This record gives sequence, C-alpha cells and structure tokens, in this order.
Amino acid sequence: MKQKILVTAALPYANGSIHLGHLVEYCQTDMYVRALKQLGEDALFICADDAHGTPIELNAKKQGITPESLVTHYHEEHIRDFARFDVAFDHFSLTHNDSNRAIVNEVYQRLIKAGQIEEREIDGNFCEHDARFLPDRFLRGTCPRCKSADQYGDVCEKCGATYTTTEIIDPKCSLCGNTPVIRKSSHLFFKLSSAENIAFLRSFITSGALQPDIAAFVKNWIDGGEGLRDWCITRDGPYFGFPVPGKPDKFFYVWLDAPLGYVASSAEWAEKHGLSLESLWQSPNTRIEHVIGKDIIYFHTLFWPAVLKHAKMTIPSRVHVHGMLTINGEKMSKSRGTFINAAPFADVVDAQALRFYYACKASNDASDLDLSFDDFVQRINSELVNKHVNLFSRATRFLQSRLGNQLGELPSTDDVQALMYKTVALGRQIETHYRNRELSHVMRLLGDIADIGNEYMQSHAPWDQMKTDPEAARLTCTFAVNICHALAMYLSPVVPRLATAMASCINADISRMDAGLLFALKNRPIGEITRLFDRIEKEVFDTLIASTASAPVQETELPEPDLDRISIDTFGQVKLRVGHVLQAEPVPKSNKLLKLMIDLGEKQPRQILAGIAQHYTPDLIRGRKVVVVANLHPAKLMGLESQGMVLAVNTAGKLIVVDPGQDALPGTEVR
RNA sequence: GGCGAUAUAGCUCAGUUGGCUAGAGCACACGGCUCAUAACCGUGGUGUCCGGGGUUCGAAUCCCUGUAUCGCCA
Repeated sequence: MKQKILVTAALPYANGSIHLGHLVEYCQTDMYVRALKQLGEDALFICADDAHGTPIELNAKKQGITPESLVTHYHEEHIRDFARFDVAFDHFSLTHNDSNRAIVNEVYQRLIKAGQIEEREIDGNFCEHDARFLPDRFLRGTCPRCKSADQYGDVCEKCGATYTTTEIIDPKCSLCGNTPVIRKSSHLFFKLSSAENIAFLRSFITSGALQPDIAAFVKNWIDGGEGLRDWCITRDGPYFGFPVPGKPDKFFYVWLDAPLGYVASSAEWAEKHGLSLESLWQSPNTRIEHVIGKDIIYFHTLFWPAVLKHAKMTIPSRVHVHGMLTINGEKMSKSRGTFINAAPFADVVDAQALRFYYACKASNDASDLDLSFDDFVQRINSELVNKHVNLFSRATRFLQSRLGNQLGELPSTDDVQALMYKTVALGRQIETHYRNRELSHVMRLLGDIADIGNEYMQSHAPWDQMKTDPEAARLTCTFAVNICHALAMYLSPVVPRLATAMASCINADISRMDAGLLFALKNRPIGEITRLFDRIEKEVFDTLIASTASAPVQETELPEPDLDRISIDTFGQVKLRVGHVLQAEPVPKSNKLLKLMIDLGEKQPRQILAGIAQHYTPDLIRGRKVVVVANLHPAKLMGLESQGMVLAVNTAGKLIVVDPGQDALPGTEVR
C-alpha cells in the first residue's frame, strides 16, 4: 500500500483577513502538494481556521456580535481568498466545531491516562471591573528589572526580562486601566519538563524532522537557560474555546485545540472519503508534514510532538519552517501601505503572478522572503511573460498563421536529440527539486528549458525556412511546441490556470508530471490560441498602496492601547523646544503646580505651569534646561495662563523633568 | 538582554563534502533577427566574495573576532 503524505499549513487566525504574508506559506505549500500529486504521490493538503482565544472573544464583543459569527465571517472570507490564489486544500475546516471538540476531549482523556496532566493552583491578576483574569497580553505595568513603564505582563520589550504576571510592578488592566487584584485559580498543566518528555524531545529534534538550523535553535530552548517549563493548557472564563469537561469555567487554551484542528480537519476529510481517522493519524503508513512560519516553532516542535506522543498519534516526520515576508525590504506596515491583504491584491494583479514570484524567491530554509515591487514587476514581465509565455506565443502563432495549425514530426537531427535529452534531464532535476521543496531551483531550471526553445527558434529561423522548405519550419515549431509542453507540465503546480490554458491550446496532457511523457506531440492539430498572460504595469502598486494606506482599518486589531502608531507627519506637528527656566515659584493654593517663566528663544519668556511641585522645589528647577511643547493651545490652570507644557517622565509615580543637557540652547527644536 | 540568521556584480540571488581563471537572471552597452505579447538571439565584468586574524598546499566556503542589517523571544 502506497504511503500517504498528509501535509498541513498553519491555521490562519479567524480574526482578520488573509494577507500577502500568509500567502507565502499557503502558496508554497499548495505548490508542493500539487507537485506531489502530479508526481503520483498520495498527498493530502489539510488546513483549518483557528477560531479560539481571547483576541477573538474581545473583538467580537467590541463589534457587538458573537464570536461564532465573527469566525464564521472570516472563515467564509478566507475560503474565498484562498480560492482566488488557487490554494487548493483537500479540506479546510474550522476549529470551533464538533469534530474538533471531540478530538480535543479524546486527547485530553488520553493525556490524563498517560499521567501527563497535573492540576496546580497559581496566582493570577483578576480585574474586578471586567470580572476576568488577565492573560499576559492584557496586563501592562512596570518591568521589575529595568523599571521601564508600560510593558506587557510577561516580558519587557526594553530589557527583555521575562517574569510572571504577578511580578510586574504597578499592574493595570489594559482593557479598563484599573489595578487588578491577585487571585488564586487552579489550572491544568501538561508535564512538558519531565525527564521523559525532555528525552523524547531531544530525540525528536535530531530525528531529521527539522532543518538543521532550526534543530539547533530548538535545542537552545531545551538545554539553555531556564529549560522547559510545564505547559498550562487551560484558561479561566470568559474565554472563547472548548470547556474542560468537569471543570466549571475552565477552557482549553487555544494552543491545545488549534493544532488538534489538523487532526479534526483530517477526520472530516476521512469521513467524506470513507476512511478511518486512524488510517491517517495512527498509521505508520502515513507521513505527517507540517509547514509553519518561524514565529510558531515553539508550539510545533515541543508541545505538539509531545502531546501527539502521549495521545498515541503519529509524530510528524517533518516540521518545515519558512521565513517571514518583508515588503521592499521591510516588515509589512500599515502606515506605509504595505500591509496588503489578499483580496485587494488579487483585484489588481493576477494572483498567479504572486505564486510565480514566491516560487522564484522561495528557499528551503527559514530565511525571510522579500517582495520588492520593482523586482516583482521585472520578474513577472521578463521571466514569466517574455520568456515562457512569449515562447508559447511565437511557436503556436507561427503554426497557426502559416502552417495550418498542424504539428509535424520532431526533427531527427543529432542536435535535437541532444536537446531532448537535455530537456528530459532538466525535467528530472525539477521533479527532484519539487519533492525537496526547492522551488527557486525549479524556477531556475524552468528558465533553462524555455531558453532551449527560444534559442532553437532563433537559430533555426522558421520564418526563413518557410521561404525554401515549409516542412522544415513545421519541424522547428513542432519541437518548440514540445518544449512548451514541458513548460506547462512543470509550471502547473505554480501557475495552475496558466499551465492548463497552455496545455489545452496544444492539446497536451499535464495531469502527470513525468519527463518520460515529453516529446509526444506530433502529427496532429493544435487548438485555438489565446492570449495567456499580460504584463504588469508598475503603477498598479502605487494605486494598491494608496488604497491600502487610506482604507479605514476594517477589523479591530489586538488591544494595544498604548501602541497606536502615528506617522512621522503627525509627530512633526508637535513642536518641541528647548527651554531655559528663568524663574520658578509656587502657585498659591496648589500643591502640584509651579509657575515657571521659560526662555524659548523668543522675544518674551513664556509663563508655563508645570505639575511638578511635589517633586521639584522652585530652587531645584530654576536655571535648568527643559523640553517644552511649544505649540499647545494656551490653557488656564488655577486662574493662571500656561503657554506650553514641560515634559517629564513618570517613573513609578516619581516625576523626572526631561533634561536636554545644560549645553542645549533655548529655542532649539527637539526632534 | 538572550538566541539565531544574513553580508557575493548597480539590483535580486546561486555557489553541493574547502579545489581550475567566483557564476546566473535583470539592468546597462553594442551587434543580429523580425515568427512572437517591442518579445527573441549573440557579445561585453577592474566583484577589497562585509573588516581583521587563524587553520590549510589551497578559503566565498572551516575556526576566532569585529562591524552592519534583519528576525524571534512561548
């Protein structure tokens, strides 16, 4: 019985639209699976939408809809978007359904049986205002190590310290801003750090399932620093997820049920095809391959194989990690308009062009892939259109316009024999590269095949042959058409619609990828010739970026209340100037305000009130250089006009006036 | 801060276990062709292979170190 290859792509989160970054993974994996199938492998492409977790729950709440209708909305949208990009899953499910619920409960029972689950009581931050425990992301506070303010509940972005949500100083709920209280709550832990599991994971990462550099990377997590911790697999309600049987108000953590979505989606496919789930996930005859981005290595190389092992399911043969997408060399950015969703892209550019481009640039390692607009336009126009499509066009149209649409024999000369041999050899290499996911190598060799056709046309010049020997011209074009057959065959996983159109024009079969089937087109008519692909105008990206940049943000992003990005222009509207404090005196009846006269390099010093009296005496501030917001509307405080604002840092309740240094000249702009 | 990756022609990148004079595409220049979606073919490279040190008969490749850029941090 033939081995089955079950390939998965990571589950997209049903809380937003598919964008070009997602598509790197789905397009590449789709090309890989299509190639496997055409090579005669029994391959399956399985995926699902990831429906659970706090961000979805909160986003739904914000929009006044149920989480179910939110994820259904995105699920339907994702299906439409994937179809436009020819991403052809064998099955695409949603993790919030009964089949996944059944799998999760079953695996939970198996983990308990295997002695891998332990209940422990832990401290958590509970917000009484919102009546909920606050996960890391919904807690902000001051880093206990470097004292940077306004950091996440688990890690400091300034100094990189990691800590627990109970260690952070001055915690605040990022939903309502109130101070949470510490409450105990009991949770279930998967015993990831046991000696047994660590030994297993060590063998897993060296089993060949991971690229070598990824294996080294993961090994650091196991052996380095703090080592592995046990993994908390539950969350307190309210939480959008599956309830834990027998544990009121506890839910399974999304990262437990999401990867099990691979299994549940497989189960749905199996049922549709009259097969058992066991034949897919509990059979040595099935090879499991995951394709993931490097952002989720942790879950797929540690938790996931360990969970599968104790659930007595098949350990992945391969966890293939790819890099992230950058655009014009930088991370995708909403303010630069390069955060491009799938649908608007497909509205202005044939989606196959993106597949072609990604194939050209795809490496087999985890290095990032850059989409440069200039490079994209150049590559599509010069390689796809000028080289491949144009070869097709020149060969077929010559036959059509001058030779009655009829193919002849293949030339029997030695040079043609050699070229056929070379083409078949290139085809064999391409087949190997497809199996190894070396798509950029595929594309390079494909270019070599097109060169053979173009060079042959050029050197044999059928337009000259026509003058003396029309049948010789027919042979020349017949050879070129057979080269086009090779192009269509090997392009078909990458640009399936284009390849199918090419094949049907020349009545060629490309359902199987096999170099042995080439050079079979002779002595028969070719079909109707159509224009296959148009060049891309560089300007489409200008309009795409303009529309993306100006479009209102449709869906709510994860709550990041203090991280709203502004443009450089917005920042430029704030005029910050160096000021010299000439006079300082207390404001009567105020214990917070000081009245300052500040020289901003203008004709008259300005009167500015600063709320720093509890931290600075007049003597302490007088004579110092400060930073002032110079273009604030004047305001009246305690009956006195303030013509600006002095900048100060609030560090754990203590104010420190921002100091530009005594050498700074009054009036100098601060940027 | 920790860990990792990358650095090769104007641009995008190949370069397998160290091994001839370091390659390809694009761009550019010149020449050819006119079937083709102004496409195609040919010719053209003075590249501190990021800097510095080391191992070696021999280093783009291996080791150390420095710099820059990028990524990840449950």
